[in-house]
Amino acid sequence: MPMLKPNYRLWLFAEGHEGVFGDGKLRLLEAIAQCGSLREAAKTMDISYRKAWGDIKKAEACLGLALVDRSRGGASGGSSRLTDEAGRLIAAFRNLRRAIDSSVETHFRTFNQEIRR
Amino acid sequence: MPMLKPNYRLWLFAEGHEGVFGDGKLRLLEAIAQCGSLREAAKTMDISYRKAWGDIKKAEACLGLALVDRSRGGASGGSSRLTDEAGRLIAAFRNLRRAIDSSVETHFRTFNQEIRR
DNA sequence: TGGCGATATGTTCCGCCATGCATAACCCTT
DNA sequence: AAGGGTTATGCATGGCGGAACATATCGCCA
Repeated sequence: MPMLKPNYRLWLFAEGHEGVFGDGKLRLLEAIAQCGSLREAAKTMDISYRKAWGDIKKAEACLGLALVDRSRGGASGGSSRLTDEAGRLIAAFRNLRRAIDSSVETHFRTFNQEIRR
Repeated sequence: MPMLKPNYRLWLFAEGHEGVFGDGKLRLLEAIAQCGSLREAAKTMDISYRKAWGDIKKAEACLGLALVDRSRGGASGGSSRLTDEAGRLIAAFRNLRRAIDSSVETHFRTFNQEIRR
C-alpha cells in the first residue's frame, strides 16, 4: 500500500448555476491582481485568454456583480484590476480554503490510523 | 447577489497516480456492497458497467490490494462482494468526509459574514 | 448441452470543453 | 495617421473521457 495524500476541490454554486466560483477562479483573480492584465494572468496560469475571459464573465453573471474593472486602449494597451468586491471575495475564499486545508490535514491523520489496522 | 452554497470533491492520490480513490469510488463501493453485483451497482449509479469496472480495477492497481471479491458463473450469474480492506477503507473515508463536511459548513458561515461587509 | 446472467476486456463512437484562429473596438504614443 | 497591446467575442478544430458496442469466459440449472 503506497503513501497516500489527500486533495480536494472546493467551489460555490448558486441555484442551478454550476461553477460560480472556485479554486480555479480564485487563482485567476489572484493572478490578475498580480499581473494587472487578464492576458498576462492567463499566460502565467497556462490557460488560454479565451477561457480566462469566459470564466470571469460567467462568474460575474452568476454573482451579479463586477469582479474586474477593465480598460481598453491607452499606453499599455489596456488593463484589468480587481474590484473591491472581488478583493473581499478572494480574501474570504482564501480564509475558507485555509481553514479547510487544516481540517483535511488533521482528519486525514485519523483516516490513516483507521485504515492500517 | 444570489444565495451561495459550498461544495467540494475529495480524493486520495499516490505519487503520480491520480484518482486512486475518491467520492465517486466511495459511492461505487457502497453501491456494490448494497447490490451484491458490479453490474447492478453501475446501473443504480447511472454509469456504464465498463467505467465502473475500470474504476475498481484502477483503484486496486494503485492501492495494491483487492477491493472486491468477484465470482463468475453460477446460479446468479456471478457476484461481487467487498473485501475486508475495502470495508475499512470506505468506513474510514466516510468518517473523513463527514468530518470535512461539518468543517466546510461551519467555516462557510464565517465566509458569508466576511463577504457581506 | 444449451441458455442465462454476471464478470472481463478490447475497440470504436460521440459529446463536451479548452484551444486556436480570426476579427473588431479601444486609446495612447510616435 | 499608423501602430502596438489589450479587452471583447464568434467560430472552427482537436483531444480526452465516458458511452456504446462487441466478444469471451465462467458456472449453475433446466
